[in-house]
Amino acid sequence: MSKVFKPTESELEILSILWEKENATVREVHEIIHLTKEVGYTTTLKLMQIMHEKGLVSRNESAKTHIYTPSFEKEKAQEQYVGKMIRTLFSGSTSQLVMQALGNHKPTNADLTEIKKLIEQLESK
Amino acid sequence: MSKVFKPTESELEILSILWEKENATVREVHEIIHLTKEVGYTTTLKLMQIMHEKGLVSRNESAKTHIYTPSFEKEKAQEQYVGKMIRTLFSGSTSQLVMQALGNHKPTNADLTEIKKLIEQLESK
DNA sequence: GATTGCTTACGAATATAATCGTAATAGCAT
DNA sequence: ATGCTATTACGATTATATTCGTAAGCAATC
Repeated sequence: MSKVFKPTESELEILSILWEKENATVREVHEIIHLTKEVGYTTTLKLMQIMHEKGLVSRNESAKTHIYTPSFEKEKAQEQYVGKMIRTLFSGSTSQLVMQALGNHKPTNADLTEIKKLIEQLESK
Repeated sequence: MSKVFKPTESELEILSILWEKENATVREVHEIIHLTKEVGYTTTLKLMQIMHEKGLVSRNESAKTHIYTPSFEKEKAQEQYVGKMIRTLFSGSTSQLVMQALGNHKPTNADLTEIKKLIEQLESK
């Protein structure tokens, strides 16, 4: 069975930056976080060091400035969070989650068409 | 602008029980939590007292045994969490969330039909 | 009216997360 | 080589969340 990762709030924020950029230095991550949050550089550094200890990220230490890489796929986190959400907030009903999402955050028509296509595939199974 | 509620993990667990049952005593909540978690009664009590202080729940104190009621709608929490999830884990793409949810947690065909209906309504807007 | 059992209130202890200051060091520029 | 700057390491502090023990009170039962 694959392990359950439980990043904290701040860790998830850092992970989402790393997923976006493939990998990054503390400086790069911090610069982005700092846009929206008043927080010191060493705070970000420490968090990323802890994430490294926990195995949430790996890092390349060959140069002085380390390069951090997320150690699991974004998809895995998505799956985990979506599943948990369906269970705890939607009483296990996927369709309720889907309808709430579509209702409040309408995608483009092209996206809607694609979703319909997926639904038809699912129906025919 | 309406306030952002940020229940903790444990608080969310309690809230979901309260939403399910409309309202409940500490004992009732505890009994359910205790099914899956080894935790003392006073722990649950304390959590619910704190939630009351924070305004996450209200309570009827007219009898000795208090009755707790969630002080906001489940829908509000759903909206908040879904929105946050789309932003942080799906780069703002609702359709990606929807497709991931449908892919991993297939609803019944009846539900799928209903979703299609909603999509068609959205398309025609 | 004593005893028993639930209930609340409350403080304290423990655990976890987040923040930051300081020091050591590597690498570049002079 | 010396000095400057950015980086890491690390410990300490603060904040927040979780857990539980103990005491006090109420209400039903003996």
